[in-house]
Amino acid sequence: MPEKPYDHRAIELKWHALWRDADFYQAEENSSKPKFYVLEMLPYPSGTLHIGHIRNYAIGDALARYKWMRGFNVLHPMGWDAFGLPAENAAIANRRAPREWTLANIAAMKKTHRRFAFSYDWNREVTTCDPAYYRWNQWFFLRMLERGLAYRKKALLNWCPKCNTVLANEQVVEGSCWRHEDTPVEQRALQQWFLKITAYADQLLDDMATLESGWPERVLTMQRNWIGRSEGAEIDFTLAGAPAQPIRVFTTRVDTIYGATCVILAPEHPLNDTLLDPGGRAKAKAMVDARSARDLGDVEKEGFFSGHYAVNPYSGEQVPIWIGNFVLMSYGTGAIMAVPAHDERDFEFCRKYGILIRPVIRPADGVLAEEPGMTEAFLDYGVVESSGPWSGLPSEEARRQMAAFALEKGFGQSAITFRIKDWGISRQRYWGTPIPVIHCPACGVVAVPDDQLPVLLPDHVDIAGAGRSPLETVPEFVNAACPKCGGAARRETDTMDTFIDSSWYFYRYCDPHNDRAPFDSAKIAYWFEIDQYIGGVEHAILHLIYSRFFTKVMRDLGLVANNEPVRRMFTQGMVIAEGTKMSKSRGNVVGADALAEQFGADTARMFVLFAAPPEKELDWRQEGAEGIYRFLGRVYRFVTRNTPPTGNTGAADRDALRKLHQTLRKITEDFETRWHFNTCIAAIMELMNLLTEREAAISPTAMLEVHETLALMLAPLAPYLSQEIWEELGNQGPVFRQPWPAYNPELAREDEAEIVVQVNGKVRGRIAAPFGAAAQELERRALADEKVRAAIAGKTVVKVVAVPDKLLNIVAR
RNA sequence: GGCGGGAUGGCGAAACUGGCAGACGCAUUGGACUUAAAAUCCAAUGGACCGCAAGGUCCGUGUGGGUUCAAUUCCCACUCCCGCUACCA
Repeated sequence: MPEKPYDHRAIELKWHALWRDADFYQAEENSSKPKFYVLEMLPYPSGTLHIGHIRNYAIGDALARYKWMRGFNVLHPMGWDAFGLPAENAAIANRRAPREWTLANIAAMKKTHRRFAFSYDWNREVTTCDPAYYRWNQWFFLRMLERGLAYRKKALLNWCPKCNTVLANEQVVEGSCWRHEDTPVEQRALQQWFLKITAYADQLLDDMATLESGWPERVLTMQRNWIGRSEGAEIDFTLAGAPAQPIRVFTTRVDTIYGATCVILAPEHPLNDTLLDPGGRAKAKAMVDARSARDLGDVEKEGFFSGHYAVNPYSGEQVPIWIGNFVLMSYGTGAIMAVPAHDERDFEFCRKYGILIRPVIRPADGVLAEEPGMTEAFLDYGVVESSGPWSGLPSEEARRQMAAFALEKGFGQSAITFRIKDWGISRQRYWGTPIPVIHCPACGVVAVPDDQLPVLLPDHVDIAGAGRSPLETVPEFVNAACPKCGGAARRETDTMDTFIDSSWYFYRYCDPHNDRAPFDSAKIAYWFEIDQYIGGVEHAILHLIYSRFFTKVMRDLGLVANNEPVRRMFTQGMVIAEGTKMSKSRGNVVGADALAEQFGADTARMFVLFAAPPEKELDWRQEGAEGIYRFLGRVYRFVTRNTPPTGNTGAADRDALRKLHQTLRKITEDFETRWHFNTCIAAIMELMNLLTEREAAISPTAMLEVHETLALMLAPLAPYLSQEIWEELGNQGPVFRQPWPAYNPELAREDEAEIVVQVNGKVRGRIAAPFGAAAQELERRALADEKVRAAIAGKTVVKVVAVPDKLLNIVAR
């Protein structure tokens, strides 16, 4: 039989048509198999898939197909993160309704998806802008509202004066609007809704211990830093001359409080209104404005004296109250005690303004610093000095005792502060989930009753409106009857942050068509936790923390039994194109459709797996993909030609089967552990190189095993090609539903070990020896080698190091 | 500034537990096939040096030191690159 040319287009078209309506990838309900839930992050429907998506999905798909072949009941779903600002921008630019635009994009991307034949259970597809989905966002919101986990307060928002709208934090880049890089965002105070993620801060932090084995260390570190737990004490200084007026500060170093030489308030501290004269208030406001314009980088520390003094509750000392631009209102209490001798920032500030610096901590084995003369703050723990009754105590002990003293005397207590803040979820935008509350002049804020959900997002809304929520312009949406008193009331016109959508979508996949509840808890109990989640590291904090928070709330609502959503997390590396970062503005985005067109889906997905290990950055190069294309062609032609063997087949069969089973062993082990598909593919290439070399001598029986095993082990990596050759070999049915071939350790074993012989650490020869040969035997054989003898000629053998079955090092002087 | 990751041929990379550095692929060069090209196949390919050749010697994993019979791998110091974060009291 002559070989056939590899026509990837014909092969992919053929199977694409045959597979179109097949449900190969449906997860089974009530299965007796062990389950495996593998998930890739759902994409935003921008309209096109690019190579970054392909990488994400190729990794997940390889794993899903492998797990299927290993006999697991696999849940591998896909959906669309379909709400969000780009749809509104596109609507303004193209005069096309966001819903229409979004649904058209989804249709286009789904076509690309099908083309790549990723093994999703499309019956479970979730689209977050579908009312059948977002009604449950509203339902969860109401449950949180009932429990006090959702609340409303006035807060500062990022405002772009050019867009005339509010921006989410993530849309502020280096202090400016992401669409107007020259336009600093302003802060505006607006009423907004918050979710009380801080109520779970401790759990989110502590439960990370259970994730340590399955999550990348750096993601956990980023989350720890983001949560930012800090143990210290809150202490009330009082305003001198007004003992009833406390100024509460947070500090992690109460032990240094005798060294506090001033108190510094944030410029937006509420006390400033009463404390400062009009000139001071103007200065404070200028500081706030300057900060919001340029929130990043090292800003020069500025401050001024308020004209008032505060009383240190431990020493009774009066210290000046300053206003300082580096004190953050959003952290701690918005006020600090400055201990310049023992804090870098305070040191810098006090030196600049000539404020007293008083050391009170000495190194455990040293002496107290002398002032004047200090050039930097002493930050370490040590022994407390010049601190009244606490003098002589170690810092740790003083911290404990002094906090207890504050509690006893009623001017403070130990306190824990978190960096993480409550999650502001209000967006003054159209394309999102309506927040299901009604504002009634008589009853106040009233929840929309469950049986009136979903609160539908109206179509045909003018979204170009200036500076307020577009929904405000829709009277039939805004005007509503109060559910409590029936009187005329106004519906909430803000919509929810889209991170709400993605915080629980993976639960919906388990029961996507449920119209009575977000899901059936029994189904969650079967499928959860997610066995493997795969996505970009850029979601390490926001999405992954929000998801963990939602899971904990759902657990407390009794909806799920699991404590965490994701057992194992994998963060893939970025994709860059021809050495530079891909971006629309550079015009170098590698589109998935173009890839499929030019090389075929198999080549594209296999190349992204081959070019780098999945956790590392990947550089897309055209020529590299051509190499994979050539390789797949070699495989195809090798399988489709069948040349009758000539000569003695015994040795060739042994060689071929040995390499085959060694390759299989390597791939199996990699799938189970580290997923270095790049070396797996390299191993298959090596196998092919050996096979084509020995081809003419391999017997038909061995060749059949080789061919079939090749088809099976390529099935997770190149599904079209493996299916095609599986059929060429006379087999029926989907190749990826075949059991994964077990490697035979007997066949994989080498006949004898090759021992590298070194003299003084340099390779001088190699010898063959039976496995497990004794060191003396190896030495005897090595010394029979001429080159080895030459290398030690005239020297004395001092020592011989033997590594069994691997290496022998003769040390000679 | 803090935290994390990284640096290996012309390029992407491999070497998993301290044991043959550069597997595999790309690119390049030469050859075969072809009227020709494409495709395909074969061969060479870290550097310097010795040799007519077969072959051989030395150097080489960002830099400098250390531990070891043996270091890309472990330890110390440093340089550069990339991410995230940013006055968190």
